Amino acid sequence: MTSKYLVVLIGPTGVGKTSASLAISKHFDAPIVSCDSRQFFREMRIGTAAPTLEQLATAPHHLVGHKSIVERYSCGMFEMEALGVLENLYQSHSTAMLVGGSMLYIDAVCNGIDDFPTPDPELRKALEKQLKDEGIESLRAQLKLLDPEHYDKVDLKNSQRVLKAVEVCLQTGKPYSSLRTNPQKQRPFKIVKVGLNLPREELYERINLRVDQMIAEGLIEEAKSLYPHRHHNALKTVGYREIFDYIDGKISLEKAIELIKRNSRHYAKRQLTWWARDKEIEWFSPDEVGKTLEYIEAKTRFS
RNA sequence: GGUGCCAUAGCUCAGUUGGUAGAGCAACGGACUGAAAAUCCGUGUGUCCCCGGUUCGAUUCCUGGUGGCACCA
Repeated sequence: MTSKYLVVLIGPTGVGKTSASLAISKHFDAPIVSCDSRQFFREMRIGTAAPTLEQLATAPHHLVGHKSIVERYSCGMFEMEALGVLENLYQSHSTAMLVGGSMLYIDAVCNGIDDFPTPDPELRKALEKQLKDEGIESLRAQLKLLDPEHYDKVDLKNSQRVLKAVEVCLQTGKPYSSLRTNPQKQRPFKIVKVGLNLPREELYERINLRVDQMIAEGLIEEAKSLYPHRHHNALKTVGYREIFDYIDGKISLEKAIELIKRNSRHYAKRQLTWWARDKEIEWFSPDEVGKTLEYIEAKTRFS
């Protein structure tokens, strides 16, 4: 049986992954599996810079706009879904692509991720109330009892992490750290990681410009239409939150746009920090399409 | 042209009764296992406009420039 390949195309927000992915997809007859934790939601098109209908028609896409913002979703569910889609695609293709900027989700597909139970909404609510009423100190104390090992490792100032660990302990009856096995799961395909990046200044310019475009395309109207759903996790997102604050009269529109730009820049930086430690990534400029294709060509033919 | 005020971090500005300086925003660095476009942690990055003078020592005081703003012509 011939080898199957997964070309993983990553890069900070706004760098130009979408258009590059179309060229690569076409060249290698490789269908695209999207890995963008916000483009999964069909209601969020403008603010996530989701591929246009025209772009979607250029190459087969999967896992874009396949969820509604009211649905629960997570990187664990994505891992399962993406692997299922890939298995299907490899029936008829030797190469597929994973394209997106969601670091944790990409790693979940490439390396696998531990199995945690789906959060119990009631428990989550109770823990959130505990955090709000009694402060993080209360959750910390609880974690120290339930899982002293993890207590020593976790960022105790990060309430999201502390709460999650307590939640898993309570739900499974086991220490959270005992479920953390860092599984390096075997995959039935070979992975070629390609990163796109630009000098910081240029990247930021592109990000700022793209935000202005989103506004011109109607981001404010889109956000307004989603305002009733703003408590859903999917909408705790750069580009929507700031406009919700504007709608609430907390900030001016000008300020909201400025904040969207800044928060997008910060997000891009966080992505780059995450990938800096991944030595498997070969980096290219988004205008080096030829070079990128050559690299993938070599990797998928000889390795 | 005259008079007055101002010139300090990328930006807006504090400040130093003379001992080379600090806030906000921006920026920069890092962490990361089901909320991840989330969440959290860390960092001042500086010819104090220029040339002289006074002084042990000048970003600070003084002469003179240059640039900006305001008012008067």
